[in-house]
Amino acid sequence: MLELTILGFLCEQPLHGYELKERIKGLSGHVRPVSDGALYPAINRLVQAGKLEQHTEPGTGAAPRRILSLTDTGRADLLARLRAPKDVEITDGQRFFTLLAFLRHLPDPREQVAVLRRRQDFLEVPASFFYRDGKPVRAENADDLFRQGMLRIARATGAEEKGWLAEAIAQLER
Amino acid sequence: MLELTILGFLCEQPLHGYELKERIKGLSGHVRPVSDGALYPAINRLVQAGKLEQHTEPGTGAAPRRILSLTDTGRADLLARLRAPKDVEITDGQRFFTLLAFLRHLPDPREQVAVLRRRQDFLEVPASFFYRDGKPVRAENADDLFRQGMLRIARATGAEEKGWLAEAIAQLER
DNA sequence: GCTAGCATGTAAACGGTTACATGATTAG
DNA sequence: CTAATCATGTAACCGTTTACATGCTAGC
Repeated sequence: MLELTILGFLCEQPLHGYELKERIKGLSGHVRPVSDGALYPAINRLVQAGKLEQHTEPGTGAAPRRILSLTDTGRADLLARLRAPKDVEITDGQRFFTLLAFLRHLPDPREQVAVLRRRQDFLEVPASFFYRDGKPVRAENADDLFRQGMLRIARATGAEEKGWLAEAIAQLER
Repeated sequence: MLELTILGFLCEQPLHGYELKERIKGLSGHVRPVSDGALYPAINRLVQAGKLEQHTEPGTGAAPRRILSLTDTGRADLLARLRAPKDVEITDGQRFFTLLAFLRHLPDPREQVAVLRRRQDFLEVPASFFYRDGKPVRAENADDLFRQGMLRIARATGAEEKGWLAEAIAQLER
């Protein structure tokens, strides 16, 4: 997922590691900034795999910057990942959001719609925490104040997301 | 986080591993079921640490069940984790929800309120994806349909959560 | 003089997934 | 007879976090 994020940002423009870190921080809204120990090894893996090219430029302050840009291989890889996300990338809200952030890079709107539909299908299964006897528990019936809150928030999120998905798909199909 | 979940469920009643797995699946709503390779080692770590006791009972089907129950040490550990969550457990929605699911086990409502307030404070910082020049980007101004959706959904979730937090705190203080 | 920001990296430890391994019972 | 469900576990791998390490520039 971090690799997808890197490819996604570099698809827009060449960036160096530090700037990439800033963008990632901005993307997830201070919730989970990426650590250097994850970022730099990920960049190196992508360079090794021929998905990124690099050239050095002097930095504003200290160390020289390693400017990274996407190769054709890298771009192809990004598009493949966006076109055919794994199930968990549809299922897991965090990961789906990462996908969404870069879905604009898919050239064909029909491919974009296909991804949105997969999420829509997933949301059809009445999302809920606490299944009892295989059926979702309603907020009113949850055991305590806190679980009621969880259900209430989850439901509001689900409703908004379903609404947006429907609108977005309609718009893309026009 | 998995360990907290195990302790949380066992605080309610003794369970065997398989049943625990079912509960965890129910909790996160089929989004991310826990794998055996994560669950059983986690259980063993907790047993080793003296936080769980076990005794064997015949299973309904195949292998005998290892019924697990919380020791005093285990319960103390659970309460400590709930009372003093790490920053990332407040910040990260997924983790905060796990916390919420078991917050009822904290005996003192004032301690529950303290946790909710920490989340409230975090949500004060206008949550948003895509900071440009240090300021959050508004949904209308987002670069594309998909990022507009992300912002719209994030905002709806934030609003609902803030609303609930305020109500819940008021209720607990009464 | 010191702190914050810029800029890059490595190594150990941790937690989790995936795949492998076994085997019994029940429903189709 | 076969698949799904029940029930437990191990080993290899993978990505991430945390901590460590370096060093320069700009502003207070």
